[in-house]
Amino acid sequence: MRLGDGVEWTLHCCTVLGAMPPDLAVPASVLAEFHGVPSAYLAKQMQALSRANIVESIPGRKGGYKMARPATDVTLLDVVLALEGPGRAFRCTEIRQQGPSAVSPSSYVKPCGIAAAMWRAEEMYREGLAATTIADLVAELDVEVGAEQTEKAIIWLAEQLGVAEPPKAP
Amino acid sequence: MRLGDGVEWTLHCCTVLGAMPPDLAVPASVLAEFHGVPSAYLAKQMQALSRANIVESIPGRKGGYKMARPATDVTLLDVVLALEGPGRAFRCTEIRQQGPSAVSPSSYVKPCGIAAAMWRAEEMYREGLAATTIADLVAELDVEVGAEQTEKAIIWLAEQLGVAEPPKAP
DNA sequence: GTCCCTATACTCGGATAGCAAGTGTCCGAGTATAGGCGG
DNA sequence: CCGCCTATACTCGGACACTTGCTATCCGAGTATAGGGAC
Repeated sequence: MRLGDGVEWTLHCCTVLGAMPPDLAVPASVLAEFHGVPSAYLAKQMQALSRANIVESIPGRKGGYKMARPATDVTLLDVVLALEGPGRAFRCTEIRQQGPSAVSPSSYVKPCGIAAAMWRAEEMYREGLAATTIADLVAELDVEVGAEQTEKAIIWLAEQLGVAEPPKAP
Repeated sequence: MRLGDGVEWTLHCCTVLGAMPPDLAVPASVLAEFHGVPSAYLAKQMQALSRANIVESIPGRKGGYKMARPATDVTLLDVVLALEGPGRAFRCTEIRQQGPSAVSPSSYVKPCGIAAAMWRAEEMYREGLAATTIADLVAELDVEVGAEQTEKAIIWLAEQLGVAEPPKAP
């Protein structure tokens, strides 16, 4: 059981986008260099978020990615489902219906208790993911890193985007 | 994010072992044929459970696997951790410390908020898994399948093990 | 000076190789049993 | 008849190929911009 690296990358990217002005698009290449990750692969992950209507892609010059919805309306669950797919981690193949001691399929009217218990726990996991939004991550970002880091990041991003004014109000 | 098939298989096997008399060992080959899964691969999964002290392996003739602890003391979490490893699904690679805008590592005293949120949800998942024991699955097994299925399974298993008396009291 | 047109440069998007982990299988080491032999 | 010994057959355990899905990368389609030219 392992989540792909793209989940971590895109969550950091969404945090950056959530801290930006809503109308400013950031190219995937800038996001990749900002986090020190491969540019081409991050682009592929951002496409998945674009398909899920989490971020919006702006083509052409001065284009890039920006949040498609307010950061308060995007949860961690949305991002994870967009990248890992809607399928559940535990898949019931109904092996109780196989083997020599199986009876007619009509006898298995109740769902498999093992699958039910596994899916119940998985639902708790999803509720836990849905409890945190991108906006929460942005708010926490101010306290977890010092002002030095924040200012340095803002300056670097503004420089890359060719924007004179700092994108985030202090 | 996907759990291996071995999780489903071994949980069904543990349910069978939990319904058996505590001193009767069932070979992996019988468990495999009972569930209609590859014998050699199931044996590999059972080895992991043996290493985790969930089941006990009895070598030699008339040997096999039996529960190493009471079924009430084995949770779904124990089985999942034994097979998937103790590592967490989300791995924080601290990419916030990479890239051009990074500052000295000593500035990152607080843990990454993204990783904290992900691990919080994962902890809820583990609590959900720990809430169900093998004994619960055995108890639920009586109601979810009819008496026909249960009796047929008992007869088949007794036949395979060479035991005259039905292993489970009605 | 203003408007329009064209060429440009930059963006995303999907199609394409490489690799690691999970999947599936095999054969060897070890042991409790069953039968035979001796007392 | 009872106890001991040996050969056996069966078990688990770890080492060896194969396949699927994730990782990483590239090039092509599309568009807003910027500059130049005409009016």
